[in-house]
Amino acid sequence: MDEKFLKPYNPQETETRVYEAWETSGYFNPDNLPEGKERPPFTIMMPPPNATGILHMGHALGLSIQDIIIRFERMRGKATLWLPGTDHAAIATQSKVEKQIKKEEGKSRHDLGREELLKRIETFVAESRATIQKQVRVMGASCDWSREAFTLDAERNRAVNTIFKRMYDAGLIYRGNRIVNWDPKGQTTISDDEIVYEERTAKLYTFRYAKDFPIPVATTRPETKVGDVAVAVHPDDARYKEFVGKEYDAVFCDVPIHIKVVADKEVDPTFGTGAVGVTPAHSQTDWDIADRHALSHEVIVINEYAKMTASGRLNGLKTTDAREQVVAWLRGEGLLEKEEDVRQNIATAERTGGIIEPLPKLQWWVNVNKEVPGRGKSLKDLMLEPVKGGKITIIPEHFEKTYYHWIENLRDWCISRQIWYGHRVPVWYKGEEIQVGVEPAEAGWEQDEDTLDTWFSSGLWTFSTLGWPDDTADLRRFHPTDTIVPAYEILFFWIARMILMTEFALGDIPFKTVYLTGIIRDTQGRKFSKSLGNGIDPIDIAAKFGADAARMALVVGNTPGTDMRMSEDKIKGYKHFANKLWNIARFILENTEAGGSEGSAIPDSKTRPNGLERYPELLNPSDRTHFKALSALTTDVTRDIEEYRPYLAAEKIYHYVWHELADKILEESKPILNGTDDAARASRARLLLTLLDTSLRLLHPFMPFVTEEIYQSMPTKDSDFLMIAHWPVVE
RNA sequence: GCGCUCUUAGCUCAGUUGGUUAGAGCGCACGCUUCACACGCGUGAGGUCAGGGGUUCGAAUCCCUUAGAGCGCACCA
Repeated sequence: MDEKFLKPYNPQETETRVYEAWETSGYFNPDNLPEGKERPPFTIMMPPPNATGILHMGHALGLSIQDIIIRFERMRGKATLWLPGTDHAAIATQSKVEKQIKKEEGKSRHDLGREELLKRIETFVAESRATIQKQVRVMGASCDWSREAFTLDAERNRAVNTIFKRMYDAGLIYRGNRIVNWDPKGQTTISDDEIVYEERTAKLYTFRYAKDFPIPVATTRPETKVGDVAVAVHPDDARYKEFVGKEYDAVFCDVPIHIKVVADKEVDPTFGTGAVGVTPAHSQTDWDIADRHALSHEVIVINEYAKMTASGRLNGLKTTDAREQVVAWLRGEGLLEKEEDVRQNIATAERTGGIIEPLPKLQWWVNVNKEVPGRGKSLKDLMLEPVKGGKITIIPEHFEKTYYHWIENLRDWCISRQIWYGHRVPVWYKGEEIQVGVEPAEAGWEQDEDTLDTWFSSGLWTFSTLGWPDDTADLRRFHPTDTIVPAYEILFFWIARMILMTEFALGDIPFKTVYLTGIIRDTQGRKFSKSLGNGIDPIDIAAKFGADAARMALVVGNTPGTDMRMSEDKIKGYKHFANKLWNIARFILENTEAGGSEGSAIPDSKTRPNGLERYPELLNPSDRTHFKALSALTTDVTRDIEEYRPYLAAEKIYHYVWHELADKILEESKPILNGTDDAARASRARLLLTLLDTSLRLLHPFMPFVTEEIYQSMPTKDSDFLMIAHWPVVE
């Protein structure tokens, strides 16, 4: 027996060494797997973590699930490709670096200029990516580093430009002046999905524009009223019917305004006074009302810095200060009729926390309702169909309903951003002329200043990573991919966009199965976050307990789509399990050594997994019962992994190894192995070796390090690594 | 407003298509330095499966309902 078994299991020392050996072997790359039988492809694209910092336990969970599936399929003889990468996370990354620079040097992005800022960001991203790559390795992820990708590298840029041009040519991308979600803090537009609503108490003011104005209006944003062009009431509202169609002039807080009364069915007659002051330039719904009644969109009173541009006393004030001014003015004029508290959802930017200011802007959009040429359907339909038709399965199933619900409410997607870090919009202008291209235009043309929403590029992830738009061997072999494992939080951001992009680019699905993980929370049920300081670095956990233990703690009992609280105690429990397995191996190896009292147990092909099935005479009847029991477990575990229940599979093997193999079988083996019945001893020795060998194989996807380390000392070893050893045969 | 989820042992959670005395980890109590392992072994306490109603030979599991918690989307004048 190897002397290493004389000491307790040491995950720190073992894990680094074993990972290096795996990586050196080249087996993470499907092209290097041993030849022999034909290997069907099996592909998972790693959700690229944001290159903004370090991985947290949520990432560790995703990596564990993916690695379990990949290792399982690799052992089953598939050509497994697990392609790793990182996401440039445009807004998140730029705002983080900007913040750093502001803090350390007191400079803004405009002080640095576009080129210098990008240089700084790239340096930061390079470091961040290196950290992430290290963390992914620490977790034991058996991904193919030779194919690693970045959402903002040259190959991905070509894919982005290509699809942009194709969508533009297909009339699905257009430039339009519409209300956008403007983030004054980040100085950029964001999409509807990047908004987070925060509930707050706000004041609802009821007032009149002027003494002789017939209709009182209620608003939470009095400062925008200098931009009003109309008052909208419900068509059936008897109170205001007589005023519909009439027009009034007033001077509101120094600003001359012209108000027309219109009837619109979107107005809720029961809210406030039942009359809405219409501010087309600063509210999406008002913009729509203005559209329906041919009202002007032109009156803009707030700028990109959330400051007032209206003339008079409000000019140059922040919107919040202007609000006070207007209220004071209303009071002074005796126009304020009522003030009350209301609960209100404030739109804030997910990344910067800035309060969204709706503004009209010229932006690039993806039209989700227009028919896609040659498909006879809109992008919306194309996103819906594969899920409804069962070509794509979402796990857990109930998220399919959430997905449908989201798509039904989907509006055009604003894809341009006024930040510098990202894929630059591949459009060039010369005067009135416009040119959309994959390659830069000739001299004399000016490229669009804006960049693209980060999800526009990550939407291409499953095929841009395989060489698209070229017709590569990888693309033909590995696409569509098999499974994707994101957190449920990015179902819309990412999963939906990948389906959209892949349907458009390839007329195909990006993946067959979506396994949504839940969120890992701290012991108090809070999300991990930097501001709370409750983050756990998977590297620290691995150093303390071993990555195997962390993986088990994350996986056991963790059902898809469900949040889970994580404590160090739980991880500690599985560190003990790794040591238990280690000691089981020591016992079995000690007692079955060649040349020992039961030399006839020297392993040959017959004792390898399931070999005993074909040679029943090598086991006595009672040992055969134990053998059969493990076969049943093999069947169970195999089905559980196949059907995406790793949380059950892990628990079953755990239970078997500790409470069946160790507690019962090893205990009852002691008198047999020390006894005088040679035949019984030989039979039991063969049994124990086989049970251990099979247990290691079943457990390997979950706890790859300790199982590999033991396997290297197993007399039943039949390949250079357990990683590529064959999965126990299911009868 | 539309939609989804959760409520099971002190804590965190499983329970796969309804089927024998409802499970795990941690924690707890008592006893063990037993020749694989104290990162351990043995024994044990602890649950009217949120409440009510129904379907069924049989329900933690399916249906209805009440209460509490959470989430998504929309609205938010």
